[in-house]
Formats: sequence, C-alpha cells, structure tokens
Amino acid sequence: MKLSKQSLMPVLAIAVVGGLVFSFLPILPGIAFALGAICTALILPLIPAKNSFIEHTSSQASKTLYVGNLPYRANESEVKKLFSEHGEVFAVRLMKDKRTGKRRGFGFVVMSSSDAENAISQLNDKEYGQRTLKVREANEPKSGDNAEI
DNA sequence: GTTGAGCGTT
Repeated sequence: MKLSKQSLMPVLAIAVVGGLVFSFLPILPGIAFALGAICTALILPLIPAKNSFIEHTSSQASKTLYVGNLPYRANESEVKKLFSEHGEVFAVRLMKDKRTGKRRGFGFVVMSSSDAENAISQLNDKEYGQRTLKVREANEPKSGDNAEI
C-alpha cells in the first residue's frame, strides 16, 4: 500500500476541480468538496485504464543495454537514432550527475532483445563522435523477462 | 568552457 505523491497529486487536483464544479450548486462547500472526492474515487480507476491502453503498445520484449564511452556532446536523440538504425529502440536514458547535472558519458538503451543482440554486435567498439562506443548488456536488467541468453 | 573509467532513474 504505497501512497506516492504522483498518484496523490491528480487525486487532489480532481477533487479541487470537482469541488469547484459542485460549488455552482446551491450546497455547502464542504458537501461540494465531498462530492468532488467521491467523483475522484469514481474516475480514479479509469485513469489506469487509459494507461493500460498505452502500455498495450509496449508489450514487446525489451532488454536494457549499457552504453559507455559516449561523447559528452551526444544527446539522447542522437543515441536513439543511432540505435534505431540497428533495431527498435524503446527508450534511451543518458545518466547525468545528480549534483552538477553534467553528463557522465554513459547511458542505457532499452530495445527488443533480438534487435539488442544485433545492435550490440553492430555498435560495440564502433567509432562514433571520435570515440569508441562500448555497448554491453546492463548488469541490472529491469525487464528481465526475456533476458535469458 | 574543463574530464574519460564505468553500470542507472521515476
């Protein structure tokens, strides 16, 4: 039963909006806010329903790849475009320093497992931006369902 | 604005 802020913010927002909507009715503001909260409880299960619709697209087998020795000038769009030429890339995350926000020069690329193996053999030790890319599989695969080799 | 081995975030 974890209650995070991100799942609580929309609830409060919808509750406030519901309270404003019901405030037009000749009732007490407390009753209006209560009705807004009830409406929130009613449409709350509908929000994950739309999310599951979007997740229906990402029902592919994804594997996390570690990409090191990246140029500091490289962006996620360039890396994603580079990996997209050798396979279907789902997401690219370039890790940056949490203190200064500077790029540390490595990141992770999430793509399909079969295309991932092909991309590794194609992009590993590949010259990119006057640097030799280092593409390997991630040590901690989040989606390790099809991560068997 | 700098640097160069490495395995990470809601």
